[in-house]
Amino acid sequence: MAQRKSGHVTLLDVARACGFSVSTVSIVLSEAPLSKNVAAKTREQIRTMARKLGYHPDAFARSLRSRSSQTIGVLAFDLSDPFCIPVVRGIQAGLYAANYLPLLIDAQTQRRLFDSYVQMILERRAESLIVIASWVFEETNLLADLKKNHVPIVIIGRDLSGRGINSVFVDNETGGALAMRHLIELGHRKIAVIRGPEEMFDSDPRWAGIQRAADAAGIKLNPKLVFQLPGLVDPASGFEGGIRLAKEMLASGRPFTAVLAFDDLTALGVVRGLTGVGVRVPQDCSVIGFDGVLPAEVATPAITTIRQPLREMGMQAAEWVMHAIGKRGRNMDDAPRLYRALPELVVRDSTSAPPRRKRKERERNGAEP
Amino acid sequence: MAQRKSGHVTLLDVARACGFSVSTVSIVLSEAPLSKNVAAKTREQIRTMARKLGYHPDAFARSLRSRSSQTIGVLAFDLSDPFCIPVVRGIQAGLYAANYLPLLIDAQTQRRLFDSYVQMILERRAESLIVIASWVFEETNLLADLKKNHVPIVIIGRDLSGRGINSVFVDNETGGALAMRHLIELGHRKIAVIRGPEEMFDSDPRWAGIQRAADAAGIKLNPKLVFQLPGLVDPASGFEGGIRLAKEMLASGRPFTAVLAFDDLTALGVVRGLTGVGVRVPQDCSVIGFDGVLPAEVATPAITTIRQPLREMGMQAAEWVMHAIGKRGRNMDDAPRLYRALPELVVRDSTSAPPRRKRKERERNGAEP
DNA sequence: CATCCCTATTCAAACGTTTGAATAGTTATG
DNA sequence: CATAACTATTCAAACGTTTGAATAGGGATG
Repeated sequence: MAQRKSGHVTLLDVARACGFSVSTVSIVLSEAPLSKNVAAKTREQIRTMARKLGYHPDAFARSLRSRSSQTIGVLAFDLSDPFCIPVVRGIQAGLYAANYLPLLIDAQTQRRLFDSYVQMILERRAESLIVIASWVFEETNLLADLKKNHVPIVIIGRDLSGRGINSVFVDNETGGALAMRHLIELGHRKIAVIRGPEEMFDSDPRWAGIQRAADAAGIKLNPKLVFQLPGLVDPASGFEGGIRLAKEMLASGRPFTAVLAFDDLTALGVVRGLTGVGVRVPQDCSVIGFDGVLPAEVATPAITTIRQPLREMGMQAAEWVMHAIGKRGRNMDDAPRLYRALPELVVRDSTSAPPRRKRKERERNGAEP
Repeated sequence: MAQRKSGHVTLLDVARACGFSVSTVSIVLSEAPLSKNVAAKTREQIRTMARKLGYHPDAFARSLRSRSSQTIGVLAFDLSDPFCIPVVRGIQAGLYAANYLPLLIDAQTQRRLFDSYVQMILERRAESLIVIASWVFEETNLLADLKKNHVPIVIIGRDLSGRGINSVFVDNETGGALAMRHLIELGHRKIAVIRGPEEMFDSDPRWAGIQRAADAAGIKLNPKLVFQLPGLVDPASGFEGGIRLAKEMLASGRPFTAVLAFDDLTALGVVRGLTGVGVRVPQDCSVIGFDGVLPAEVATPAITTIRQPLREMGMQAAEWVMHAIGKRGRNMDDAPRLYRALPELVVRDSTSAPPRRKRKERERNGAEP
């Protein structure tokens, strides 16, 4: 029972303790095909001893020998974005069955960290990489090193299929249209829109969908009522932006009965901004968000939103990487796949029919600073 | 340039490509002490070739040989609890400097998963384990196997120092007292309290603090105004519970001017429940939460709360494990450490002075179903 | 009785690194 | 000129596992 140099119990320890060779012990404990040739009594003996000593196979040695790490790198650009967790859950669910473990890393919106973590993930021989990129993720050396080492990659949250990368993302255009159509169907005509920051790749298609739905209903959006979030890296900055832009809307003096916000946090900011000067949501003004994250659900009034099927997106990505690993090496260079997830309208309490017209505008102007 | 069996570039590849031995290449690339003996020209040559081929050292082989994984297991009982992220950030910050990587795992509130992930973490030879346990974490085989393999452990969110485990947790008693004192100082006397679920270890000390502060001010809490959350495992269940209990409070007919909720999500539920029947927060009734999570911050009105220094708690845990690893093996069994973090009152918009008395009660009764 | 198959177990090589010891070659010291 | 000390590089063993091939003892088949 001499204390081994490393604190860990090894095959050799178990072998010595029960008088068999390392090979036999390995065969039994890893349930290799050969283990059917091992006497039942021996098997039992070995298993018991392993349990008694607290043996756990060394994943390093095992991976080294078998050339498979059973690991998928999952690199989130910002884990504090509520967006990420359901995605991660989906990935985890997809991997668990196959006995793969996600190596989950949070880049904390820092490019420097992002790059150095990609290195680490490569060093740990992840067999594939899933990137969750709600924010910027500009061309980096990423591709080069990953391809050189034959690591398949999937990105969630952005369409990079044009650059040969498998991509999973929500259909932002449909989502934008869904939101706009909902407001129109409630009877709104004067609708303020807050577009996303320029650096965010969801912004443009979402805006396109909004315009499409407005056009289809024969409604002209007043450009003076279209605002734009600044591009800060903090995901909570949408909230601050929403507050500020709500005030700008009111100050502009142009009448509106609804606000279509870029995302849920922005919508919550708008609610705060409007409420602060006595404009009630939804009685005086409707507000709709996008994403379907927790804070929008538990606020009062609950925020009507466009929900992304985040979990499904994660599972899709997991399925792809498992598939890519399955056919190691061979024709990995076929056309990149792309999965455009369908968003869904979730009607809650922050939207309703617009107030009767004249009265509304009078109130609004009265509330102005 | 023959394609190697494993898709990865190895030291041997680099060595062959530039005509030196594996040893030399290793010495240069890992910047071993001996590398000062290697000719500058050789060094440059090797580095260039390594970069060109996209070489990354194999962490498995390296860890196997050097008996150190540079990895700390971080096992979160439920990553979707907003509680976790700042803690994880703190841990990450504490580890990054020492070049350690957290192996972050989400047990998704499932005991089965929890146990099997502990195994995985052991197999991956994490040098230490940090458990983030906002919910139950009852005695498991955990201790046994971890101790057998000499893996130091820290738990965040619960005091288990009694069982010999290093523990980091918030001072719930002080927090509860802080919340109660705030309400009392605003002038509230009739205060409803929602206690946490029995299975949650924060519940009792928080309640003790609440009572202490009430006693100190000579205020008697009406037992009929003390409620208890049921013990579901879903962290969002606090929200549903808050809604339900708010209704019960109103239905009871007993007057109250403030609600001290177990946590932020519960507080948000209470706000929803009160608002639904026309009771305004904070004009008619104040509400205070606990934790300081994002949803409480972005709701309108913003929820007054007791904030836990989550990031600091994570950093403290990281510091301890780095220290424990530093003195490997030797006297690891000294007394378990314990860090009781101090919470902080954050005054926002959901609390204010109580309404004038008689009128309030009349309104309340009028609003009753 | 030589051959073949079956069962139960072990040998030994390999995975990619690191590192103490070894090998040369060069230059300085006694 | 023998020894020492340095520089520049390589050898070879080890980390803990897996696995194809080998061993050895039977029994059945030809």
